Amino acid sequence: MPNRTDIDRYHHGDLRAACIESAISLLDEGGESTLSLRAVARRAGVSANAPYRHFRDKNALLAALATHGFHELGRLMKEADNSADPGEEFLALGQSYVRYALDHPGIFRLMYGHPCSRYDAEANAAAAESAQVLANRVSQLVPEESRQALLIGSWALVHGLASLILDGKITSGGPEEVDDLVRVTVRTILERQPMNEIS
Amino acid sequence: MPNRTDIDRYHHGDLRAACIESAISLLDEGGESTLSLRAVARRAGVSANAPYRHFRDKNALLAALATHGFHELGRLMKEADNSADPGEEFLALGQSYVRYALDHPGIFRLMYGHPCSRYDAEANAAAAESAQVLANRVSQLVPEESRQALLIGSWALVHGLASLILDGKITSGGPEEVDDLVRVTVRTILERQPMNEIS
DNA sequence: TGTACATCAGTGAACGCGCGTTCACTGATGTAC
DNA sequence: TGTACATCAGTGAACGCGCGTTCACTGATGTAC
Repeated sequence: MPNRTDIDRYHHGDLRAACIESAISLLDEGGESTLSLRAVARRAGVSANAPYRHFRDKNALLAALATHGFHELGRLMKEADNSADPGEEFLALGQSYVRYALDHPGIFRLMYGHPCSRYDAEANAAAAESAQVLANRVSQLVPEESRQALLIGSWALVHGLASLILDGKITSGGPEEVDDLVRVTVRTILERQPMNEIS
Repeated sequence: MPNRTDIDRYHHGDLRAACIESAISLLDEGGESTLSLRAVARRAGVSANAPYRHFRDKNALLAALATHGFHELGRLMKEADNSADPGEEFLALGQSYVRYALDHPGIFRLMYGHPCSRYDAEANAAAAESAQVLANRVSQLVPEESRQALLIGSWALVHGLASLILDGKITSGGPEEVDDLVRVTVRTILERQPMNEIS
């Protein structure tokens, strides 16, 4: 079995992983429009069609990227949920969601906005798995009857926050400011008096 | 001044508007990837570079599209806000937001997800104007001190809902089901007991 | 009212580019004997 | 342990394509006199 550290060999070793890595860095730098199969190959230091040994076509690479992203997002959310102070789990989870989006705008947009993942079984499974982390947390917070709506609502809330910040519609400073913004927003929306009673 | 109904003339009449119209239908059909300047010209029944008389380059057309979309969205939200039953204004407004996104996925994604609008003065003004409709409504519902967070939160909520449905992460049926989903979600999130008191 | 002319909004051909993908190939690897 | 050979993962050249954009042009329009 070839060694990952041997770089200059004819056989790459793990070109599939290298392609995904290259693609992610391309996405993070310039978004989907700068992500071509040729650019991925170029960055991996390999000929233009070498990736075809590992991906059926461009769409398969994109689906693999989305899958990778959902795994990563799920992992981060689980981690945040586990290490949060008691009672702060949902907030920590939401913060990790938004932080992931801002750290990896290109792949986040791909995961949610690009058709590549819609009919790919693996990508769908990974997406469902990450959503389950949120669902589990919500289940522990609210009674059965309003669970579904609260799950959708809280997901939409953090997803909307992430998207609007990402797209520059809401301005925010550095990572700490983002955490603050999420905290204030989530607290205000989810832990306050009902809107109709205030008005 | 040439007449809009004269189609077969050398001078088109209002090619700028025709380009925007063609671009919108292209976006609604196939998304951003199928939107090329040449396709727009083709659909408008005009030579490939005729649009350059009206748009400096492709990006200028995209910015004009986004501007158009924000005007439309603002108009629909204002309309919904005005004609809603008393006390239902926010809900109606949210429903019109989500409905617009689902009716015009391509242009909605362009408005929010594409860099074309970020540094275009007109597009920014139109975006701010549409956001103001929501801000005005929220201002009437909540006291000064939590206004900012509630504005951001409710915007994120409807925007997240629109995005997740659009991207197929939340499934919904026809237009009525979407209205229902928005109603249940908005009601549950914004008009219920605080989450920390429930758990 | 008629004519000369400037202006404007189109045309059609051409450019260079990067893309996804295919092809025939070749060098490296692993395995059967 | 050595060799023949199948398999595999790369290479490099080539394809056709649609794109954004530029160029020199021309037909239509409006206006000054």
